[in-house]
Amino acid sequence: MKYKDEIEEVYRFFTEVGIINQLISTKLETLLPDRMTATQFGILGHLVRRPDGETPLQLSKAFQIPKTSMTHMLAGLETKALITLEPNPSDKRSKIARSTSRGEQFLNESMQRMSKALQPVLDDLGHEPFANSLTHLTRIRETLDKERD
Amino acid sequence: MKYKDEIEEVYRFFTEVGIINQLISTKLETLLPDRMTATQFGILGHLVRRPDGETPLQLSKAFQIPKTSMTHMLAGLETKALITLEPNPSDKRSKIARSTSRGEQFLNESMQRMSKALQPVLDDLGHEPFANSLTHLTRIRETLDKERD
DNA sequence: CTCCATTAGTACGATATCGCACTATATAAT
DNA sequence: ATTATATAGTGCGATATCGTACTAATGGAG
Repeated sequence: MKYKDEIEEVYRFFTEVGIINQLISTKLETLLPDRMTATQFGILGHLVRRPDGETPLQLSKAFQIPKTSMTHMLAGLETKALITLEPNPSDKRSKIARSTSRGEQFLNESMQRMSKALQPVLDDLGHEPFANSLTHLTRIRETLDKERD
Repeated sequence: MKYKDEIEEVYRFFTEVGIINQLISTKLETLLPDRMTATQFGILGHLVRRPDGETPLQLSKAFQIPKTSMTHMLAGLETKALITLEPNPSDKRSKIARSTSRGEQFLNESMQRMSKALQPVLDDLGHEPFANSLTHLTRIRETLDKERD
């Protein structure tokens, strides 16, 4: 395969990723109350799966979001009482974000609605395209992450 | 495979897509002048490949972006003289957005820089993960798009 | 032709995003 | 211990995003 074609291919890959991201965020956000963001929802899910919580900086690294944006998002989640923000005992500069039980419940309910909304897509495609691409996506994400300055 | 696991899998798929999108947008945006957005860049690329141009509405559908956001983005691209916005001869309500030669040149230069920046990733992974997932991504995108209300 | 429902684009306002600069704490160097 | 450097989080200001409501133009029904 020609070098130029490879670049084209990678470019199309990123375009598809961008559009899928757009489609799914929009769909998700119509199912979420207020003006809750898909990213906020992702953060909540991340925290629910980690009962010990994480620091804002860890979260901003995990989601590749500027820490100044993370401050804002976490504040929003705290206002909705979906997470708590406590001082980090092992570092006075830092904090620990944890999901509340209300947060977990909210996540589960939303996931439920999202699954329902995606059912037609799953019926149509089956899970194979997701499973098959997931391996590659993970590899790509890891490499992009590692290679980042 | 259990139903619940399938949901988990789809959820992880979307999470990976979100993070890759974030990583690549951020990387691209550091290579772009001013505060030009990755999406703006995508739109420019779209227009460069379509010499007849497209209407704002076509663009907002193609990228799944609200048309009100599209107005804003196109205005920005026009200010930078990377595109033109002309009245649509076949519909007085409408407009046609076209890339300028300056726009095309700018795109090519930026693509060049982006390719260079991504070279380590390609060296590391090869193009296979991109090629292999691209087919699936396209199918998924098409289905999501079709199933959208 | 007239009426009316639909469509393309935008103005506006609310909120989100994020770069820069700053404070407080932590860590390393001497 | 003292000083210098790095790190965690935030305030602020500039800009981006997008929902609502609007105007102008279109196209279909009678």
